[in-house]
Amino acid sequence: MQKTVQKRTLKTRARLIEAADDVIERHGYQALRVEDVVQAAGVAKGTFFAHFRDKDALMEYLIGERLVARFDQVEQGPIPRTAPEIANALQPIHSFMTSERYVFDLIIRYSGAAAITEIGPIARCFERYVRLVAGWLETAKVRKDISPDLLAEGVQAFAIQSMSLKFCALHEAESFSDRLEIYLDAWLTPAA
Amino acid sequence: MQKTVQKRTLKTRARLIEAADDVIERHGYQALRVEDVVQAAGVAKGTFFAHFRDKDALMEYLIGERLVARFDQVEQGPIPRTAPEIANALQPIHSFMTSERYVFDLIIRYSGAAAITEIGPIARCFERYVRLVAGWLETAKVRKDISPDLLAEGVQAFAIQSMSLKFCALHEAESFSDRLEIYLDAWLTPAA
DNA sequence: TTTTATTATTGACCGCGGTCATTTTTCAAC
DNA sequence: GTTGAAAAATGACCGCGGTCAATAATAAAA
Repeated sequence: MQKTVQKRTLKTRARLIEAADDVIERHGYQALRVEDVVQAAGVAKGTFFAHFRDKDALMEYLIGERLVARFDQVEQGPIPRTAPEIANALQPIHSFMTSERYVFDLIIRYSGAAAITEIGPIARCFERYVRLVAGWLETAKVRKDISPDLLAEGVQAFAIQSMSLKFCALHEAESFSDRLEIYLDAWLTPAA
Repeated sequence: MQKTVQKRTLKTRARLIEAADDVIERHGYQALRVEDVVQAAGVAKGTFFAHFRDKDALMEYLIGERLVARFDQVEQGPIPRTAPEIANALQPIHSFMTSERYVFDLIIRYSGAAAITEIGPIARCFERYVRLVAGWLETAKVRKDISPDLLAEGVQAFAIQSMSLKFCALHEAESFSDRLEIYLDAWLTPAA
């Protein structure tokens, strides 16, 4: 029943993550290959999979880590009170999410927790997104006929829509932030 | 410059598609392996890739085909006039999109046209979605302060959000259609 | 019918993610 | 120290998507 973790385990894991970070910094997430990571870390391939279920699990960890950092950053900032301010306040988060097509796809894929059993860091960030925005909306100058939670879920839906369109071959006319602002304005402060 | 297409080309392509359909019917999209398809079609592996850029291209074709059929079906029906009616009218489309996690992921991934150069059937369906809904909204009992096009884009955003949540480990309480109805009501007929 | 250029097919081969029986290392008990 | 059992690391191996130089089939020209 007991499962003592040896000291070298943490060291190996740290080396794998460091190696992966290095590869990504130089070539981006898309280009990461497990074989490169294990070679850079100086371990065998099998070792990698003793530490991460699969390649995606490593990616979820790495991307989740940076995503959390962006949330921390956004939570430090002032509380926005209008639709444009909200769009602007969320910008660091959206900017990272759309920094690479691969990143966006993975985030979307993991946004709803891959498996019932375990909820990963990315899915947790999506919960945090709604909580964060709902908190803002309680005191913001927005419609009050529906709950802040529902409003916040809508903000998330529009943000994802805007981000999707950013990678779209069609619809390249408007910029991402312009589009999001239009959506949020219509959603948060309807005129009729 | 001319590029005459031989007769057997069409035959081979048809055999590949038939074989793929067969595999999918028995085991679902997720389980499709190119090796199985070529074996069932009685051709070499290389032949497959002379007909489809990659596995995803076949999937996009097959899924796009069925998606188009659902759109045709929905366009035959009566024109909905309220938020719940709109949610209900779109149900055949949403139902297919969420029939399998693999299908949903692929549709989302191809919704924004994979490459600038070619816009595939799935991306075209997303355009059609907006056109279809915008057409309905022109005569529907909904807010008139923003354009039907913008409203329709919002409907799409909320539909995707609802579908995502369907595959989500968290948020399993509400059903897909209940959630979509709540969103659309708040989006299309705001009270304040 | 033979020739010839073009188009389609083939299958050995590669890359890379992932597995697992085997070996090596760790660390506590003596 | 020595020993022994659990934990960690290893690397040969597999599955499957995808490539490409070589080959075969086609259809039009001679």
